[in-house]
Amino acid sequence: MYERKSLPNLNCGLDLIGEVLYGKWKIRLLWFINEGYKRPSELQRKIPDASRRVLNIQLNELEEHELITRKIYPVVPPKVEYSLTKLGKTVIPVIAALGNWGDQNEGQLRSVISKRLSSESE
Amino acid sequence: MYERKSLPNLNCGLDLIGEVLYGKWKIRLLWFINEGYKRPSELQRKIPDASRRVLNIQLNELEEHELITRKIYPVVPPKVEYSLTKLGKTVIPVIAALGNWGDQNEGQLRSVISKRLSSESE
DNA sequence: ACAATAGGGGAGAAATTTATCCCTATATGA
DNA sequence: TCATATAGGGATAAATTTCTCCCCTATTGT
Repeated sequence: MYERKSLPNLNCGLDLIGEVLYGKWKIRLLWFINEGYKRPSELQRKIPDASRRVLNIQLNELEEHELITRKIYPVVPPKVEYSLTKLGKTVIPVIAALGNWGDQNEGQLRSVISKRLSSESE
Repeated sequence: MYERKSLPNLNCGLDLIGEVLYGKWKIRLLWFINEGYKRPSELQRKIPDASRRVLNIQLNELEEHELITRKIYPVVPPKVEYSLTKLGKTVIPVIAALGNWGDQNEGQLRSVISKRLSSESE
């Protein structure tokens, strides 16, 4: 695991939520776990653009931050299931608010994003 | 400016909001602009941990994504003021939801974050 | 003359995050 | 016997983001 050279700022609520949710795939992981996709392999199939490695790392971090728990079944082949903790469940409505804003403004957002992407190569 | 080598995924609302809000200081910039801190130098004083350079870059991106507008006053020394656009104003309640969640769970969050930070050095 | 203030950009270093590749173990099915 | 599925870690490369340093403009105050 990478060891930080500088400490994060934790002054306000925004800093705190940023510290536990900042990560390319964490929000989606929480979302899909909430939808019932609990096993690592299921989550990897739901998020094919992420490498297996990073999903594991981010799942570990979510667990250390007590947003999810991991249950290991002592069977072969191995079976693991993640669930939201009490704290994790409370963050779902916040994620829903993010997704709703994106959905409601989909047209304009796609427009400005693609405009910026195409002007990048200038 | 950095030129991306891989394109972002823009499948759902979460991807879209991520694309315009992902950046270490963007949420805070929007928040402080909404609170009335409009000039770059004011924003830099409000966010002293960010380098001047990155704030400029992220302000530019927010402008290109049409969340804020820049008004330039033709005076010397130069004066610039940012304001939220119509789209930018609609994202403020979403940011508030993030901050509220962080505030409401401050105790537990500080605990788990510091636990993880201290175990990093093992 | 010189520093301070205001806004901003370029180059390159450093930090951080994500991706790739390889390796572990066991059971089942072809 | 060999591939597949399952979960996951180590080492290292690559991508991406952020930081540091330096430079430019013009005015006001010391």
